[in-house]
Amino acid sequence: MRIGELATKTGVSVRALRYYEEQGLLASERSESGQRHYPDEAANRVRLIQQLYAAGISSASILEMLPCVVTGVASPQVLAKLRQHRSSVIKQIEDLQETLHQLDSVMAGAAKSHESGVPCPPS
Amino acid sequence: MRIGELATKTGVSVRALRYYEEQGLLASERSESGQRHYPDEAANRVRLIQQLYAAGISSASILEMLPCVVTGVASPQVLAKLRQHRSSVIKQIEDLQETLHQLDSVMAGAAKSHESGVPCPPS
DNA sequence: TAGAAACCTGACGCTGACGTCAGAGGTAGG
DNA sequence: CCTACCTCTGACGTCAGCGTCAGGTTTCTA
Repeated sequence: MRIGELATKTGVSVRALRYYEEQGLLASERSESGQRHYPDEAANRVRLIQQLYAAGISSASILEMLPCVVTGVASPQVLAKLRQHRSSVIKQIEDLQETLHQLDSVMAGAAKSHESGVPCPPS
Repeated sequence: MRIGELATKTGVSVRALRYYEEQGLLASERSESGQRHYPDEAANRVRLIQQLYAAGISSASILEMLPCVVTGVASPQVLAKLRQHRSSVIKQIEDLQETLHQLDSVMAGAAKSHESGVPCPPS
């Protein structure tokens, strides 16, 4: 498939896909005229990349670990990296959960005060 | 306390603290010579701000909700905003958990392949 | 076979949360 | 009072993940 189809399939912009290629994260075959062509599996690859981005992992780190992620094969060094990112992701989750509790307690208090008719400072 | 002490206490840079003030998130008293002075509670405020930032909430949104968070009082509009951010935080957590599973399955596969002595492509 | 739609390569723009540097004034200890 | 460190206000730099525009080629559709 061509880049536009891959983009609509994955919900990622064409620009982003080119960017991924620039970063070495996503390969493409080129037609005679230079247009990119992708196999069907590319969509999964793109989703994987997006997921790793969502975990706050940088392009460079993704680049390091991607071949191993894809082949399911990793050197001890890459395994260490993976573990490191795993910890980082866990910490992010914990932080977000704490934030969630913060928000909840704020909202609980806010609801009560709203009952009692106390106003909020204007924005 | 002065800005340096607050910085070391909270682990946030002096620059960041000035930035928070610029954004209206953190007030300070000024001495005759213009130096910032903070009460002890400022540290908690800074931690709160950091937590909201960590949840992907922008300065502008934090600014909207901060007075309510501090006073425990919110208008229905602010409550709606809070709910919206709550959902966003939950989605972030879910995404991160999926990523975590991805990483885990990758690491499981990698460990097995390492047993079997299959090498990883060089970085 | 025309014209629209998709694609190409640069290359500059943007956003947010700061980092960093310059040049000048404040402050605390010996 | 000197010195070392802290703080001040601009103001420009950075970085990542794209958005967007320009100017040109390719591919599909009627």
